[in-house]
Amino acid sequence: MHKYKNISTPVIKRLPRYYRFLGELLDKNVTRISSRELSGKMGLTASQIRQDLNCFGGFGQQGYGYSVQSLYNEIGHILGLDHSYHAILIGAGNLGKAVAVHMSFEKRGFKLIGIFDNDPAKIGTTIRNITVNDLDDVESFCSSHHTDVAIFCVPKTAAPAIADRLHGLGIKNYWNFSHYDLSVRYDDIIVENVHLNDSLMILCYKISDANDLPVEES
Amino acid sequence: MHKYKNISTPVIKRLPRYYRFLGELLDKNVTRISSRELSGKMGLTASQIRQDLNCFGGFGQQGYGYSVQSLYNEIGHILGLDHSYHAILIGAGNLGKAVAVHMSFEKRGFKLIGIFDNDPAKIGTTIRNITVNDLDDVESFCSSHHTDVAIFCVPKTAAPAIADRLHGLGIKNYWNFSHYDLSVRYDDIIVENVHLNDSLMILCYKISDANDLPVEES
DNA sequence: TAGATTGTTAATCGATTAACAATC
DNA sequence: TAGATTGTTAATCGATTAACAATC
Repeated sequence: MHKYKNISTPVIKRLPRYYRFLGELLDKNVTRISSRELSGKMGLTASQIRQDLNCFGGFGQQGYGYSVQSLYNEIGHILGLDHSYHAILIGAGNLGKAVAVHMSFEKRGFKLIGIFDNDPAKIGTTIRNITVNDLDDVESFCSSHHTDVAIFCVPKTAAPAIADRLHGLGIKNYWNFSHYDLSVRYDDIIVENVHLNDSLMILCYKISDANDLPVEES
Repeated sequence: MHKYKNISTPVIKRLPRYYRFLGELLDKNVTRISSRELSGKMGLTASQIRQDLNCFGGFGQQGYGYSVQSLYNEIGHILGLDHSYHAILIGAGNLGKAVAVHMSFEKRGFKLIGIFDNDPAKIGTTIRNITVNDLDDVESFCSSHHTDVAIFCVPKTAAPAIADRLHGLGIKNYWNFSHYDLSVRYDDIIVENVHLNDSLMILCYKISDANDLPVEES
């Protein structure tokens, strides 16, 4: 059991942003901050910030505010960033490669230990000092390397079959970049989705809505 | 003014997913579906689906259900996918390149018309049949090409200065992949964020929380 | 002590779920 | 007509905001 009070989903979703802002304050050598100051910077109400931060224990000090450093540490701890989950990347296409190269896994609680693809042109190449392996070797790899997470960067059509294989290997945690809804197929897994198509459609909606420009009719 | 009733933020966020599922049904030549069937597939309650879909007018037919095709068309229309907003990509690093290559912009209401970077090694190369231009030419480019959106794929440190330039050019819509919070800097812009770091931290939290494994203490 | 700011309760607001009358 | 399923209202649930007492 966590030592924290119930942290609701909206609060969890805000935690990385708090973490980011607190990190920036630390970079500027700010040692303390009040909920009101932080609310100005982050665009939340001071009340909400106090509610949020109070979920995980009285870290503030009345009449003083919050210690930036201890709040930063605490949120990092709640997020589990001090873990080191072993991750494999499935799919070394443009997106998979970008993710592998771009992310600071170590700072976020992960370690990338393997990359797999079924394209002969990619197998054998090196990304981030990791050799791209044949996807057909994923079974033997996982039998000898403890694997917590799969970073799932495969085309939608290939997704179900590959997902079945990974699921069969006992991999229960997914960072899902595919357009396929893994959580619909399995109900015993943890999935964090990055659906870029969905995000782009939301942007399209926001622009269209702000412009008040229905395309047909009016 | 839209012809739709007030569509709340949670509903909007669900629209791309509805669109995706309806598209799949169309692929399977399913012509009609009831809220109950759809609820099974999508993992929402039938009640919520009826509430959601009713926001944009009575598209269902009592005793029958919903026409998959007209619902699909309607949601695409609400999302504004029948627009063609002109987008430029700022930053042709791994992530920017992956986004440029990977996305079907045309299907999502956008057209990619230019790519910019300040790295001499990248300028002059070609991505998706578009030549990467010097970022210093973005001002002249935008003066001769109407530009609606910037896809913002620059490192955090470079973000504020480049954002100021784009904002100065009158670009008010951003698909933001940088770790920088654009909406904090400007209050007259529309931003859709893809914060991969935040997403990875959320995954870390979900895994840690499910495993109930605080790292220190207990 | 006086001032500031949190922690926490109460009030408000909004979203989801349940229920059922309308109707195809 | 009878059966099915929506549209819509009411009830519930949860999250945000406001207020203020506790306390540093």
